[in-house]
Amino acid sequence: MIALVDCNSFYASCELVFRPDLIGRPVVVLSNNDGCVIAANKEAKALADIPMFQPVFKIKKELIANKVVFFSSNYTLYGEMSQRVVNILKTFSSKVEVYSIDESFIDLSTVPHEELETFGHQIKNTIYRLTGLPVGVGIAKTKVLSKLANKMSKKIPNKNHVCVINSDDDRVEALKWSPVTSIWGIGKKHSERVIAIGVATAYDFTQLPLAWVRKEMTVVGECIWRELRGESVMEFITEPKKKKAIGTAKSFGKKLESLDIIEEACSYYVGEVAEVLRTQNSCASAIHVFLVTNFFSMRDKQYSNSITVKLAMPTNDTFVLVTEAKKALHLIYKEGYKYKKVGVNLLGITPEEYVQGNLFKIPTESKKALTKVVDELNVKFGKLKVSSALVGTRVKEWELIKEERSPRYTTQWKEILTLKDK
DNA sequence: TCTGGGGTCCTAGGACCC
DNA sequence: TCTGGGGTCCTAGGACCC
Repeated sequence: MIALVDCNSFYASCELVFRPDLIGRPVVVLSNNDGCVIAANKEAKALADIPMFQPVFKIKKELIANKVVFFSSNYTLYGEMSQRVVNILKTFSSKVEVYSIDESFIDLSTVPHEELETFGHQIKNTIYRLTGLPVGVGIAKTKVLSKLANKMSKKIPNKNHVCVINSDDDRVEALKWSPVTSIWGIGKKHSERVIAIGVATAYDFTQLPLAWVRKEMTVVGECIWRELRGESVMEFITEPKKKKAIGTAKSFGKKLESLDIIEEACSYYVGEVAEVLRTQNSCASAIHVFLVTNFFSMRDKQYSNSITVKLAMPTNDTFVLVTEAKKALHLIYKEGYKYKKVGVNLLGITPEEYVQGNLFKIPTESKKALTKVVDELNVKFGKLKVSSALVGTRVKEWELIKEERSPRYTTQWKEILTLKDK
């Protein structure tokens, strides 16, 4: 059996752990640049119409009228709280698959069937006691079914946030309860197609001929079909796989026209992704750079372009990567547009130890020591405190807007929570 | 005025190899 | 008229996830 443990309204819940004074009030967390709503607690969800991913400006009046509390996103805090949850899960099972920042699968094959429900409650209660975060637990034979059980644990009130799909009767009942649109892995496009041929519930979906599913929805659809029928086919991944691409792309705080400022933002992002690359001991053999104007704007002229450049030799050296990214950016930049976003992607990622030289270049150790020191300084003193001068110093002109970011309570001594006597 | 960011997997088709 | 058979690698595009 497999459990899916998922934190409720994760980002909003993290904020509330440190602001108990806000409990009971509607709380939302905003995306980068405070652009969209990306998380809302149940009080905020209960207010009519706060759909996720709504641009804030469209619903600002409504939010203010309802005295909703806003937070800018604070990924440092969420990442660290997530780690705490994972550490607790590891005390319940030796096999834990971290699926996302707020969800993990855990293997429960050693727990007797009749104890699963109690075990689920223990997990839920322990996480709440040690972190203050509420979670839901779904337990079933396969990953797709445990996702479904998790959904039921939250939607069906008497489940009290723990739901076990134990017998085959349970399974059929669950399938008939679930609309096909909410099955994990079946998105908007595929839902529309199966609804068109008369499928309404997950149960209906499992009654489709496998050949049709395979043909119309590829092997991905076939896996879902099998898992819903109780056949476990998805791998349990306990070791995080090395990333095959590492990228970042963020909208600027304001629109930018001049190449040199965009260049600085681009270089800064390269610095970020290069650091991730080094932490997984890999090198990139190509770099992809793209540049776009604000495509929502009806007035501005639109332009976007991208370019992929192959490197002479795979590398994880920030200095080389920044230089190459800048050259690439120069090739796609055109004057006279108001740019909204620049992005970089590192591709062709290979393990550091396999990097080969070529006729003209051999891999060199010379800068490794420097890079190592720079990385260590940044761990100690904060993100990108030390970086290539190519990155520049005009960060303020392009950086993200985060007006309501909470303190980094758990990772910065200066921002630690303080308790006062009244 | 203001509209997120970071990923994965699959398939088809083209270019190329022997 | 008839035009091989077995591959790999890469890219673009589609669909999906949180």
